[in-house]
Amino acid sequence: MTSSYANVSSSKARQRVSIACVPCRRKRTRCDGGQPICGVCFSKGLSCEYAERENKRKPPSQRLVDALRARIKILETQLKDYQGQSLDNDISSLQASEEDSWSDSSDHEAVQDNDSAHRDPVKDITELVGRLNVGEDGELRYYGSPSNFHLLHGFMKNKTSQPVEEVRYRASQACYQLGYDADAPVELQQHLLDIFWKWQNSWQYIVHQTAFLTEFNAGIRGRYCTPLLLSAVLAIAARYSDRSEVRSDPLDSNTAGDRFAQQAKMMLHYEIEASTTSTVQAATLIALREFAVNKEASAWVHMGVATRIAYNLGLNLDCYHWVQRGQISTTEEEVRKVAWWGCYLVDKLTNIGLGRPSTIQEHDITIPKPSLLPEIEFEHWQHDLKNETFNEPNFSRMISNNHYVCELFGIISTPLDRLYAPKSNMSRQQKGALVASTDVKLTEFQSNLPSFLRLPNSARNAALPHICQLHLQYQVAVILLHRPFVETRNSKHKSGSSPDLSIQKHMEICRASAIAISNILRTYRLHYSLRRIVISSVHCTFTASTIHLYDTTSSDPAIRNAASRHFQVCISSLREMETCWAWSSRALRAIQLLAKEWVTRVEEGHETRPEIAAISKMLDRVVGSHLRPNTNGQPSQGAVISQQFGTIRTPPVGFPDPDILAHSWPLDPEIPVDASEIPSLEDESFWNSALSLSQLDQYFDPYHSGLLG
DNA sequence: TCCATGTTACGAAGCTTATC
DNA sequence: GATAAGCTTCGTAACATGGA
Repeated sequence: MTSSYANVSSSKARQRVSIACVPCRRKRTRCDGGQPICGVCFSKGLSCEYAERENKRKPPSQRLVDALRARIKILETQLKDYQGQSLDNDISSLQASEEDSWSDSSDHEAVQDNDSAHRDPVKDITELVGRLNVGEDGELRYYGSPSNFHLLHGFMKNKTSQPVEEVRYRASQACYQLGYDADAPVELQQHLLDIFWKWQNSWQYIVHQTAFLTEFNAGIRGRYCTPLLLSAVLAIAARYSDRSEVRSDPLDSNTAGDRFAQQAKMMLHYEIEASTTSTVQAATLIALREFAVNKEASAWVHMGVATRIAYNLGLNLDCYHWVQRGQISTTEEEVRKVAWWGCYLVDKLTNIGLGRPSTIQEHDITIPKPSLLPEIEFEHWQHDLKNETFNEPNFSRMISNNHYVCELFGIISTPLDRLYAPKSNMSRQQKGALVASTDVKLTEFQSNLPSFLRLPNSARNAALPHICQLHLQYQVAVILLHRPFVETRNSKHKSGSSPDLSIQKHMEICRASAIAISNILRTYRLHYSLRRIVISSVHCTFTASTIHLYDTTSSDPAIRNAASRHFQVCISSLREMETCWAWSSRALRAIQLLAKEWVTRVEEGHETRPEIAAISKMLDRVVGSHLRPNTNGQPSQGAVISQQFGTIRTPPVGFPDPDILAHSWPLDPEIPVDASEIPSLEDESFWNSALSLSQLDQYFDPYHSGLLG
């Protein structure tokens, strides 16, 4: 483990490794903790692996104890209710569970294709789950039982289907004729690929690096490095680059990657007819890129295309059986895993970012998570923004990180869908129970993270960027889970009426998570700058901003002052993210409009709400007064960037220029904010005049929004 | 069968970790 | 810093194997 390296030079060397490998643990022999293979295993030629498991050494945190207490309370209430129910209900529930077990037992048999020599027609026709079949293009495709195609066990020839090569040729011809071909010098492609692996693919693990690069370096545009996928990769990577060649307008950073994206979208249009795994990867990257340029509707549609094709290819299903039969290679199997879980991750991020129900359902997935490929998992991650070398080796751990973030979405996805469903038939009590049980799972998830995926205790040491993203997403999940239960300060629903956690507790949990997000952003910026932070950070920052903005109206001066400081962190972060992600401008605009709306309502009511007015002034300073809402209505999407925002400033890759710092925040929380920049926010007398904010309360009122029936 | 050598199993000491 | 629980690994016994 890293800790074994950390004290190599210290006076008192560590006597024992924190975690011994599996063979050493089994034999109870001394393990040197060497990665990826320990000294003992190396000398004996043994297969060395480190099991990721729950860390039982630590006592349970107060947060977990609270969550468990709330869960027990809920269960006790449910037990009482259950005891009062009639025998009929018991019988019907028993019948339901019997039906469930029947469906469970038949599922796995159906997915695992049987040897055709022993086929049973009755079994075939009664199967609930379909099967994968190989098409004439060599791609696995999934057919569910209702389609009847699942009854075919062999290759399914189809004369009308388009060969992949022909479709790709037509796509390239179309791009050429329309002037969409965007050929880039190899050196530029290499530069963009380096950025892609380091900053993009390490978080959203969509592309199998080895398979892609093997073909790319050999000049082959075949199965794993297709022209479409390459264009999509370059299109998204260009957002992280400051080189003018990648822009269609050298002075406008928001045009970075335009030509590659145009080409990729045109190719995708053709390739849908003969889609492959790489088409899913490309469509997912195009969706991300569309978010980058604030084309939210297009991004949503492209993400839908990616998931549809993924289901069509059966990427959600375990294809081990086909590997055993020699019908697909182990590389192909791994590429499918990476593509599926990459698509899954972006789909979940998209759903949460836009507040829409999940496209991918957990019960559809049988494919295992990507393998822990040593060349990726144990690659030494070093950023290129600073002439600084780490004191100890930093294994990327990006595949483990991917496993855990997918697990996080597995925990949170369904509860959020149910909680935020427009037509939910759940009672308030049931929603409370759902929140309590999910909260326990989330807390356990965080406590059980392996040491290499935890955040360091001190801000002087930074976790790797993708590990920071995992923690940002965790905190967002916590906020979204509890936010509907943050009741208003003058709500009719008093704290005693809550069946689970107290109302105050929900707010405290949201606040702690919002503060954690601000702190992660500060540490991230200190070590990496925000120039190459990934796009999903925009929504994380936006979510935290809503909580901080709410807290600026707290009657507690300590909470108010801390909230204003953390709010500035979020706003300044969003401002810096604009260079890479125009979606950030949208978040800033939303926050500004929200604050201004509250000010307008306050002014109409002839009330004084100086704290919100101050926040609004700050937004004007940081975001720019040109972002004022158009009184004639909403500006068009396209006009927002080019006309209202003007030319977006382009700080160099690296650390913020002095101009940005002038709008930024003090990294030391003890240092007060610049009074000239944000006037009066730290002034006690200023805050003492604050009144309660009905508009703010209404925004967070779950009853007002219809969340809690 | 005896002996030397290597391997495996496991009790227990004490080191590590996380919280308060 | 105190505390407690969990984990690593030392040290030893039991067992396995092969050669004399």
